[in-house]
Amino acid sequence: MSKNKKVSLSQVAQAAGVSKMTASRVLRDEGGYSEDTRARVMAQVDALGYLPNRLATVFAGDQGSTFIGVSIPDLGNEVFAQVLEGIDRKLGTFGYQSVLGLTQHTLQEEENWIRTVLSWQPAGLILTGRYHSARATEMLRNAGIPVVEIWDLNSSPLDISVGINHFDSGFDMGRYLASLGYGKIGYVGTSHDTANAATERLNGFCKAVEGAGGAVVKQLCLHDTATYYPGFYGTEQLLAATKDVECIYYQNDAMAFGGLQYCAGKGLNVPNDIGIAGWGDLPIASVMNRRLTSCHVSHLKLGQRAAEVMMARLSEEPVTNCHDIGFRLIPGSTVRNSGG
Amino acid sequence: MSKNKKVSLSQVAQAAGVSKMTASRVLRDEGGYSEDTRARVMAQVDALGYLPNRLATVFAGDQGSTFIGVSIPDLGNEVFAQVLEGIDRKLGTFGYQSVLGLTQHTLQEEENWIRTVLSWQPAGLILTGRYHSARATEMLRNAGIPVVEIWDLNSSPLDISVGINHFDSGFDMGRYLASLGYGKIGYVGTSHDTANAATERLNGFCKAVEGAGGAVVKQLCLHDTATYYPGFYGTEQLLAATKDVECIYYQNDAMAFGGLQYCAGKGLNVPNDIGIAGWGDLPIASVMNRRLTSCHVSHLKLGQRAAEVMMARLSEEPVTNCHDIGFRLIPGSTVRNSGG
DNA sequence: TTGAAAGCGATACCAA
DNA sequence: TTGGTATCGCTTTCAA
Repeated sequence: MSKNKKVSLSQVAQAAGVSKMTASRVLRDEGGYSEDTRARVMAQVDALGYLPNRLATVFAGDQGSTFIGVSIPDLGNEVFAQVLEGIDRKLGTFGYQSVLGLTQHTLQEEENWIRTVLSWQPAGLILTGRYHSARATEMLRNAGIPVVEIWDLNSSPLDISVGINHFDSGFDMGRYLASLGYGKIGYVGTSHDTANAATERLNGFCKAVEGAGGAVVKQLCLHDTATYYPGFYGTEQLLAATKDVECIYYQNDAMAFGGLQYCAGKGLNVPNDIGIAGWGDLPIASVMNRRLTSCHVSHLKLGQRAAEVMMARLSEEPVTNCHDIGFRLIPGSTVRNSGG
Repeated sequence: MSKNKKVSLSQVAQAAGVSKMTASRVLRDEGGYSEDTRARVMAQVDALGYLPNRLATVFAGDQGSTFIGVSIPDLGNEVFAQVLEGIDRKLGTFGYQSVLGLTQHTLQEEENWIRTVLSWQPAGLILTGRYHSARATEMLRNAGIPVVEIWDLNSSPLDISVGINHFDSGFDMGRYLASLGYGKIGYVGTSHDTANAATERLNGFCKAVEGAGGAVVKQLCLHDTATYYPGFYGTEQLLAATKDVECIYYQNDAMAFGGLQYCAGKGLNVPNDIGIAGWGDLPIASVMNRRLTSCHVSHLKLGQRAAEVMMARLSEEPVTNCHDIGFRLIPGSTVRNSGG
C-alpha cells in the first residue's frame, strides 16, 4: 500500500475483481450493487489509499467543479480579510473551495487572474468591485457561470450584486457631520488606479457636505494601504497643509485610529479641537475608550451572503440580482455632539 | 462569436483550417509552424474567444497543475491574513493560484480539507502548523507532492518547514520580563483543540519565568479569536481572579492592545502599575503612543518565503528542509525598564 | 511544417 | 447486479 504513484479507479476495481464502472458506482453511493461487492471495493480503497481525481470527473462531463474563484483587492485591509473569511467559511459548508486572487486594486491584475482562473473551469466567480476591464467583462459574459460582484451594490450587475451603497453611506456621514456644524472638513484615504467604493463614499460625502454649505477643503489620497500608519502620517500631512480643518473623515476605522493617535500625540483634543470619523466599525473600535464615529457594515455577513447567493444560483434556485447588506451610521463621540 | 457553449481547441483548429495539433503547438509557442499558420490560428482564437481548458491539460499528461493548496487557521487574526497575503502574492508572480482552506484551528477540518484539495491534483500544499491527524499525514505522504509546513519551525518536517521557533520566542520574552524583576506574571490568550504555536510560546515563556524564580500565576485561554476585544475582557477576567499580577503576556499585539485599553479605562498606569507585553509587532503598534513590548516577526516575509521555497522545490532546485525566519525581541516601554 | 492516433481518469449510456 | 464502450479537451508520440 501507499505507493508513490497515484492509484486510479481501475486499479481499485482490478484489485477488487470488479469492473471500474462498478467501483465507480460504489464510490458514488449510486446503489445497484450487492453488499458484498461494496465491501470488496471499499476494502481496496482503504488498502490502496485511493483518492479520486476530481479533475477527471469534471472533465468527463456534466458535473461542474467545486471551485469558486474569489478576487479580493488586498488582505492588509482588515475589511477585506473579513469578507474573505465570510465567503470561504460559507463555501466550505457546501463543499466548495475558494481559489484566491489578490488583485491589488488594479483592473489589469484582475483581468489576468480572471483569464487564468476561468481556465480551471470554476463553478462560479465572486469578484470585489463593479468595475472590470472590457476584456474581463467579455470573458465573464462568455464564461456561462454565475458571477457575484460584491462590495459596491450594483443596480445593473453582470449577474448578481451583493454589497452596500457606498455613495449613500458617505452621504449620510457628510450630512451628519454638517448637521453638527462642521464646515471645513478634510478627508484622508488611499488612492488606486481605478474608481472604487472608497471613492464613491467620498463622492457621496462631498455632495452632502457641499449641499449643506460646507466644504471638503482637502482630500488626501495616499499611495498606500488603508491601515493604521497611513492614517497617522496622512493626518500629519493634512494638518500641515490646511490649518483650519475642523473635522476629518477617513477611509476606514483603522486609518481613523491612526489619526486619533496622531492627534493625541500632538495634544489635540478630540472632539474639542478636531473631529474624527471613520468607516466600517472595525474590531479595534470595540476597545477604544470612546465610541468612534463611524458606519457599521457587517463585512463577515457580506461575505457569507455572497457565498449563499452563489450556492443558491448554482442549485438553480431563483435568486434576485441585487442584495443590499445595509449599513448604519454610528454617531460616536469623536465628533462634537451638537451644532456649533 | 461569444457563444454560450465553450469553445474547444478543435473548433479553433477547424475554423483556422489546421489540425488541432497544429493549433495546440501555436498556443503553446512550441515552434515548428509557419508564420502564416500562426496568424490564422491566433485570429480564430480571438474571433471565437477561445480560453484553454487547463483541466484537460493537466489531466492529459505530465504537466502538473498550478494550484497550491494553502491552509490557514483563520483570517480574523491579522497575523494569518498577512501570511496569506505574502503567500498568494508570491505564488501569483509565478503564475500559481492559492486554493484556500480555513481550518478553524481543528485537525479534523484540516483533514477534510486536505482530502478534498488533493482530489484536485494540486502542485503542492502549504499548511499552517506542524500537527496533523494520522490520516492527514498518511495522505500527505502518499500524495507525492511538495508540502511546506509553515509557522512553527519543525526540525523534522514532513517535507519542508518555514517558520520560527515559537518556544524560543516565548522563552526570550519570559527571560526578559524576569530580568526586569517581574515575579508574578499572567498570560492571556486563546485556546484551541490542539497544540499550537501560541502554546509553544507559552511553554517557553513559563520555562524562562520559572527558571528565573518567578511564576506564571494565571493563564487565561479564552474560547475566542485572538483579537482586540478578547484581550480587553480577558484582562478584566484575569485581574479579577488574581490581584497581584505585575505583568501580563498576551498571545499577540492585538490582544495586548485590548489589555492596554482596559488598563487605561481603569486608571491603571502602564508600566508603573502593570506591565504589558504582546507578540508579533502588528501594524497597530506603529501608531501607539509608546512602543509596545513585543516580538517582531515578519509575517509577510514568512508567507513569501514559503511560496518561494515551494516554487524552488517544484522546479527541482535543491532546497533545504528547514527555513528559520527569525524573530527579534522588542523591549518597548510598556514594561518597566530595570530590575525592581 | 503538419497531421493521425492513443491515452490521461472518470462517467453516461446501453447491453447483458 | 454487472460490464463494455464512447467520450470529455488536450498533449504526447510517431509518421508523413
